Amino acid sequence: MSFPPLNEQMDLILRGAEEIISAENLEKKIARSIKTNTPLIVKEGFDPTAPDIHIGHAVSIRKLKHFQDLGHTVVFLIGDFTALVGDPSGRSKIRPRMTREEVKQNAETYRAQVYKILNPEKTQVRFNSEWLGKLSSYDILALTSYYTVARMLERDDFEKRFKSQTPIAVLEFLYPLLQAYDSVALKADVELGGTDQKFNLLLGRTIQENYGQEPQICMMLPLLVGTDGVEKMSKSLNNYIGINESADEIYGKTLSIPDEQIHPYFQLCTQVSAKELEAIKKDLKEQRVNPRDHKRRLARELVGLYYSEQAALQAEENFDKLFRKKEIPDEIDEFVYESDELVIDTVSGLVCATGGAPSKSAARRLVEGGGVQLDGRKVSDPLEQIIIDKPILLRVGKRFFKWVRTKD
RNA sequence: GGUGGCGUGCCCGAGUGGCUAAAGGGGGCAGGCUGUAAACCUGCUGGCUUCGGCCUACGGUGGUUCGAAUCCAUCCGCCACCA
Repeated sequence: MSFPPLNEQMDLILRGAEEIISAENLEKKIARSIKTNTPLIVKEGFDPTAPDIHIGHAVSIRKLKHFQDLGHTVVFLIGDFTALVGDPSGRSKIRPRMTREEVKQNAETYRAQVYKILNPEKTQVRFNSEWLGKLSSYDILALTSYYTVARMLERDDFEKRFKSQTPIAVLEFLYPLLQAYDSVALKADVELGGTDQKFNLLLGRTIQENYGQEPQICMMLPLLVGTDGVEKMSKSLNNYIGINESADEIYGKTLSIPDEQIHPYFQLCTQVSAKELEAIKKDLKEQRVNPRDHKRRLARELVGLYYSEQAALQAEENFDKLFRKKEIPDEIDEFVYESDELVIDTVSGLVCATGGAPSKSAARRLVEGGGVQLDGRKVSDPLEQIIIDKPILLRVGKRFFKWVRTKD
């Protein structure tokens, strides 16, 4: 096989990258790869703790795809062993340890989702327990001797936690070292990660050199801010847009991001051209158009990327129906009471039973707060008895709809 | 190993014997306005309930007391200084 020319490769690779250590060396590696007709080994590690891949993860996964399209070898590394340690990045707490079963299950869900972006044929999925699990205590001692505590404590996360009197387990010092060893085991040429991974990625270089390998290129991609517009996108903060979510969800969640994030999202999550990006930026800055219009396009782009253009248009239509025209959606799930008798339930019982609230007390509060409607009528008494002799339309909040009926 | 300090709800943080499901703030949820943006306003923010109440909760356990987040003992954890 043959590779595209150097400048073409560099163009694609550099696009959207926040920092590369170093671009010159990357160029050298690629030049050599072309000359010797050998693909580069490009790795990125993923923690199997969060089985929902969101568009924040997708930023770097899409970058992996670029390498893949250029003919390089992409290793999607699942950190099943390192998950037992817990990445201290951005953590204020020691992570709960996971069982092997959980890790395995999560890894499977990961695999299915990541193929929405990567080419399954060309992707190597590896688990780092494969080699880390085989290290002897002697090997680990050797590994720890290559780095100092002082340098470890330079790390922002550790320093902060140390200052704020938050515990740091000795175990956590091992995380960056083990991740670095992954690069050794894979003989990685390039490692990708978010900007918060800089320390870990750099350590890979140091450790590789200690094992007599050429240091990898570290490529940092910008972190995507969540839908709250403040924190980094993450599942635990529930400010994420999952790539496996329904088209309607992706569309709606995108519209809820703050205006300041419109441009970054376009840049990091879509494939609109540099020229268009500039135009969008200018529009927003000069307040020439309602930012909403760009946001709607962004939402369409995202749905289009993970579903189809048609699905995007459909999602937009559904959205308009629901929120602009205040109509009810076309498709509403049913909730069926499993009873042969005539069902009589209280409003709060109904809301809780259908999943509109996590508990009856929570449902009661929602009703009292005016967030619950039955057949379009706002109910205010949580104890009101509802006779379900025909299907009833339940609405909780803006987005939760259910047809409630009894068994036929 | 020694000495001292600390541990409250999702987070921060007040509370030194009853008026405490626990002040205040943040975050979150719901409602209003809107562009499911921002700003702003309002309500809610442990569970169950026959709507009378009941149960669970201030690191764990045990105790004192009519009554404990508050006092005592002990254990666990965190931090600082010393070694």
